[in-house]
Amino acid sequence: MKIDPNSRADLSAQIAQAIRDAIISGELNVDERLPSEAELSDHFQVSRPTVREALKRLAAQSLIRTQRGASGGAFVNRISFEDAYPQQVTTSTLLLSMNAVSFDTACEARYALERACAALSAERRTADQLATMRAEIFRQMQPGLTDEAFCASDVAFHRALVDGAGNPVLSYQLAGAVEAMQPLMNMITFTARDRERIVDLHTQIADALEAGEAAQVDTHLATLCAYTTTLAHNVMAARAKAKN
Amino acid sequence: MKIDPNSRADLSAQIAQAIRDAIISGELNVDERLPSEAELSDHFQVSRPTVREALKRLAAQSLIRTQRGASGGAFVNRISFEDAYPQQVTTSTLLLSMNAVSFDTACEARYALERACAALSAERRTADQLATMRAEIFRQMQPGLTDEAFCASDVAFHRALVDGAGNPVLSYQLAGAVEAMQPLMNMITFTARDRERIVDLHTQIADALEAGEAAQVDTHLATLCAYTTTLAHNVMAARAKAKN
DNA sequence: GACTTTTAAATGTCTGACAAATGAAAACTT
DNA sequence: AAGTTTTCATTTGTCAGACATTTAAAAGTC
Repeated sequence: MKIDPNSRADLSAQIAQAIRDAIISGELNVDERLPSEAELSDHFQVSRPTVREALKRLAAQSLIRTQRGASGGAFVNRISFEDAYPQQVTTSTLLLSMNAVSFDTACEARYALERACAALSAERRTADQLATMRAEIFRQMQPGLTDEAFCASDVAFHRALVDGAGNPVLSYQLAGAVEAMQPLMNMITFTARDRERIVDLHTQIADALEAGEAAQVDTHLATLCAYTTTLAHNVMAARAKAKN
Repeated sequence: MKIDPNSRADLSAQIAQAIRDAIISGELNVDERLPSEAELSDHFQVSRPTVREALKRLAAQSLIRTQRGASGGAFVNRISFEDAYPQQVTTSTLLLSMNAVSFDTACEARYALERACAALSAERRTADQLATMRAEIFRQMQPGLTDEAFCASDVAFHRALVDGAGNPVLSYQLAGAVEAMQPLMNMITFTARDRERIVDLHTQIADALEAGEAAQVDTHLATLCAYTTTLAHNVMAARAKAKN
């Protein structure tokens, strides 16, 4: 692990990168203890605060965890899908909100990815996941539900659909796309009629999943995608009109 | 922005979370300047090194950038897809390598996602993207190519296919899945015959994309997925045999 | 007015210190 | 001897203060 003395980048950034490289290359193994902060500052010839800034950078990415006390220190962390989920969601959400990604683009991506899971989910979804979907559909039928709660339930329904594919890699990748859409979806106000239509499509999707009819799941997802897009367009048009 | 004095978490982690929340909620806007480190340490009643550790955590996630000098400071960063790519790739790669995800699972996820792009790419791919694919196919036909270079070219080919969908959200999500597979793919040794078959399928995919035949693209991708899986199984079986 | 110099503000880095947690060894008790 | 308690060394967490470096704006100079 070495740093370039001629680089103009921050020392803490360089040190973080050096350790990161060591982890990625396998030079440092999972659960292996890093040298203590004092040893690292000695090795890199920098002060302890600088080393600590580097370690905090790595901790922010869940690459290491730290423990106090004797035999404590910084350890290479085994990144779990559970750890990575929230980071993925945060990043995806900010990407959408900060880059003025249109509703259509985000929606298209989300449903394209979801449809990629449809066939696998039709084949493998567990009874439990199906029950979750039915429960969310039931929740969505409650009249008193706020728009936000309706959206949250919608996300939960689709999460269950994605998890039905039984592939943690897919679930991870999809988590960002599905959950990051929620703030955009929250901009839509659903009429009773809209909800009825969505619940109806959700029911058809659940039915097709239960029957193992992949093609039907795909069709209904496509319909849902188109319907959601239309709803969004109507809302935008109404707002533009109200503005004038 | 407040922190909980009763929390047992690190102060720098709490402060980072408080600022992160402010960014996500929109309380702090893109390109807005955060208070100086001195002001933050005063506000949170902690020392400057502690504030700095918090800021480095946020910098590691590309949430802020810092600038030295007068009128410098920490600014809310507009996360671009370019910034987010490498982080996504790093995380995805480590997730696969640290969690003993099977080749089959990773491969299934990758091709399921890629097939989600197929229809869109058949419709929208630019001439430039098609040219990139043809160029990579040509590179893959060179006899002297190492297995690693072959894999790298394979990734470039598939990246062009995904980018062909013209949806930055899809490209971002796929970057992780496709590039993270590379270390796994590098474990495979390709015979001349294997390469011939893969190049053949790539050509058929490019042809179908050029013709706008989405269904054909999908079919060939499915074939490629199955073939890749078979190759991996053969390699594993051969290794298991050599071990005995 | 255009160029140069100075200055002030901000981050980057260092030194040294103390607090708090924690596991292990040492001391003590039964 | 076995178990319990105490002590202690190690390591991270936090703090205070200082100096270095960078940078833009202000002041000065021609």
